[in-house]
Amino acid sequence: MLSVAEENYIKCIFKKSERSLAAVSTNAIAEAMQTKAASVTDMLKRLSEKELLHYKKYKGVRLTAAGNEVAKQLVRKHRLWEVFLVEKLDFSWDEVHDIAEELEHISSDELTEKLDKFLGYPKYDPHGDPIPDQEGNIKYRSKVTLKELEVGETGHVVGVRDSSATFLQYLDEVRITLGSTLTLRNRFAFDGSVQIELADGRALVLSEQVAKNLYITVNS
Amino acid sequence: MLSVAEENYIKCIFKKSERSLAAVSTNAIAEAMQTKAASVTDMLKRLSEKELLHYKKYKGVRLTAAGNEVAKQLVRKHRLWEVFLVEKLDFSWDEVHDIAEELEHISSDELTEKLDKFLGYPKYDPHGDPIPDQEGNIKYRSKVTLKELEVGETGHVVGVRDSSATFLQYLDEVRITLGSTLTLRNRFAFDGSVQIELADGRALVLSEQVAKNLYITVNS
DNA sequence: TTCCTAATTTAGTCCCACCTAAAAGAAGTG
DNA sequence: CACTTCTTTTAGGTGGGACTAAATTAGGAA
Ligand SMILES: [Mn+2]
Ligand SMILES: [Mn+2]
Ligand SMILES: [Mn+2]
Ligand SMILES: [Mn+2]
Repeated sequence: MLSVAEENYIKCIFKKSERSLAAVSTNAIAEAMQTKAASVTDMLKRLSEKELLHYKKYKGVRLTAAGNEVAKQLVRKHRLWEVFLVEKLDFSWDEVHDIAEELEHISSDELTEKLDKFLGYPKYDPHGDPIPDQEGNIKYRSKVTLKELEVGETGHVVGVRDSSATFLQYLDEVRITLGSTLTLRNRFAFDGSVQIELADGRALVLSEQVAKNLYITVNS
Repeated sequence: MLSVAEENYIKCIFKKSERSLAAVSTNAIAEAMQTKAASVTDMLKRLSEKELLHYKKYKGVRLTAAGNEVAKQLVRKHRLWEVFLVEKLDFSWDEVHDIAEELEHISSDELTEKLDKFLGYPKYDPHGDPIPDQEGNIKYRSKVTLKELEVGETGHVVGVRDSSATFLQYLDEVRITLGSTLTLRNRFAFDGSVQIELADGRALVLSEQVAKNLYITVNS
């Protein structure tokens, strides 16, 4: 039985090392967890004691297979609850993260599976992130940020890199949603902003900041 | 912001003093919380410090208005989640208590209200207990235990006094559910057991133990 | 009223999860 | 190599929430 704090650390480390295979530094964890490096060292020792991660002083950490398993189940629960909140309870996509941050710690496995069934086995959460299956398998989609697109290429929005409420509310405002189809029309060297055209014909200029945080799958 | 432990104590004290107006003793709390009296004393001092209850050494405790408010919101959340688990996720009524015991601590008020709406504003939980409304009002139903019924009287099942899994599973087994209509046909002095007749004509003998734990509203 | 017993509180520890301050290692620079 | 700077760990401390053992009090029985 892990505490909420232990689970949050595990998930945080998982996110930092997902798709990178490098060890995660103490400072990186401290920053992400909004705590101090000394507290992180403390926790790393405890989690290492429980064989959830490999820890060698000054060398950063990586999760063990067991730690990875724990992390993926947490991500699964987090994303399933987000789907529930948006699809069933009518929350908007910028309101669900903090609530799911609590709900992901409810321990019943049976609950997770029944929730998954109730939701119709969704593959992606409201932010376009893939939901791990019961065994922890995650289907990553190939995607690039809008910033990396070539002028003239067309693709559709499949996710956001930053899911802060302010960014999501901005997207609502300019009516860009998951699934929106867009074509990159122009890139401005001056400030890195880009001009896009949406399927409904609207032309928009988006800042570099926005372009870096929108994930696109190029239509093939 | 209250901790999960603090919330559980508050709810426990509420349940002990609901409908009795007497102060609750340290030992009674210790027994219900499965902990030691010394730990209870500790917690009572903290909760008293937070003005959630009135505490005088050796005199037992009673909740303040604020404490009562907290308790009723917890009961509201607990029972709403139980309805969700049974109605939407297809859990049976004997499986939901422990899960709701965790879910009741999710803090978002907006979540509670949206859940209530999603469920269609239910009045009772799967065990027949009333769900407090948003303001904390609880509609108690007049009810007696089956043991208190007079021979010849007819009523219907509106709740259970004991909602342990074993009792609920027993009721499933003999096909008695909330809403079942029954008539008391006989009472046996030997062991206090009772004979009832159900609406479908079935005659059953129930032990005194069972009769004491079934709540009935007499048909008027 | 005095005694006895059960209930309750106090005292002293423990572990968890955080903190600050200080020490120590890593890694690059002249 | 010696220095500097940044990162990380260690040391020491706090509060929450539990425990056991010992002291105290309330309240009923004699
Ligand atoms: Mn969390
Ligand atoms: Mn998400
Ligand atoms: Mn609880
Ligand atoms: Mn219930």
